[in-house]
Amino acid sequence: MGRQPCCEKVGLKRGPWTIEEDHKLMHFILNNGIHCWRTVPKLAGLMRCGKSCRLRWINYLRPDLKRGAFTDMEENQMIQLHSRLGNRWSKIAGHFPGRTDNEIKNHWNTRIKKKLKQLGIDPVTHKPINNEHSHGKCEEVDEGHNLQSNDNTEVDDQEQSFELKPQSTANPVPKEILVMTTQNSNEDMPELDNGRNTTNNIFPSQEMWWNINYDGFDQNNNMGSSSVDSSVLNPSFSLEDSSLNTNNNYNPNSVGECSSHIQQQLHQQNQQQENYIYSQTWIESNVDAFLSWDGFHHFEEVMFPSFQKSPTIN
DNA sequence: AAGCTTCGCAACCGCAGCATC
DNA sequence: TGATGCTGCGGTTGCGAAGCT
Repeated sequence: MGRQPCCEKVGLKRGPWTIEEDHKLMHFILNNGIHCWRTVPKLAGLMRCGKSCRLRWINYLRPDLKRGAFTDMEENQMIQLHSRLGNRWSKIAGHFPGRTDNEIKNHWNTRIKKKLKQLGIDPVTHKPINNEHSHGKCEEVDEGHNLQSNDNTEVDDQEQSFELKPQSTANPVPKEILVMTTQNSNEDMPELDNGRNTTNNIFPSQEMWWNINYDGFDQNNNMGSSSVDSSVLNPSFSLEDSSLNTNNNYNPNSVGECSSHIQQQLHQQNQQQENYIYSQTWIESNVDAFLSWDGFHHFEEVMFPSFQKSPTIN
């Protein structure tokens, strides 16, 4: 007798999530928290398995997700971490607040691998590729050395001697970048202070936004690398109607704003065009800095249905 | 413009680890 | 102490977008 499947697969929906499903899941989690993923879809009214809900939340809906391209600094740090940790993506992701293991894994496989190969570095062993044996055989090298350096389970906290040495020495990677610590990660959002004001400005109504307070975040909004998993995966939400914040100040303890109440605010359509223009401008200039819950994709569709798909603004 | 190929990413799958009974 | 259930992880797949011919 084998293991039972994680869920009753018959009749369950698969494939890409719809906006409605996202809203249902988000609304449910924000109101109820996460106790048991298996029960989440039933209680939330979703025809998905719990595993799928979990994945969707972690990789896409979590309010503290950081979106946007990886910076050079992040890439270098990723290479450094990979040389120490191997393909343990969740551990690597723990050093990048707001990034998911899936995102990092994808980025590694699609970008960094190629980048390293172009530099003549084996992305698995992090050592220079021996040209005699590797000409045009990078893939074979990959598979042949699969996880060769990754099976050391004791390397987590060890600083192995690793230095990125591109064959082309024109632009060697400064060592200070390679040994960058996770504390620097928040430097990727240097505009936070500025963003506070503009963040508030683009929101048609203060009361539509809820602040989400997580345990595990300190006042500077830093997530310790060791606390990422527990705080994110077992969030303790403190739902707080932000209208109670009588001023418009950004709450530094809130990790993100979500749009669970968006639909209740649709009557404010008289502000749509103005806000749309403002938000478009703001998003374009601040998207990397914003606590980028990707609901902005849907944000436009829900908030400004009559202006979807990049209206021409003269 | 149409067809083909490549790329990037979201989502799925199966397994391992851990907790509970 | 083994069976069972749930969660998390890493590998893989599928599909849409972008690029190329």
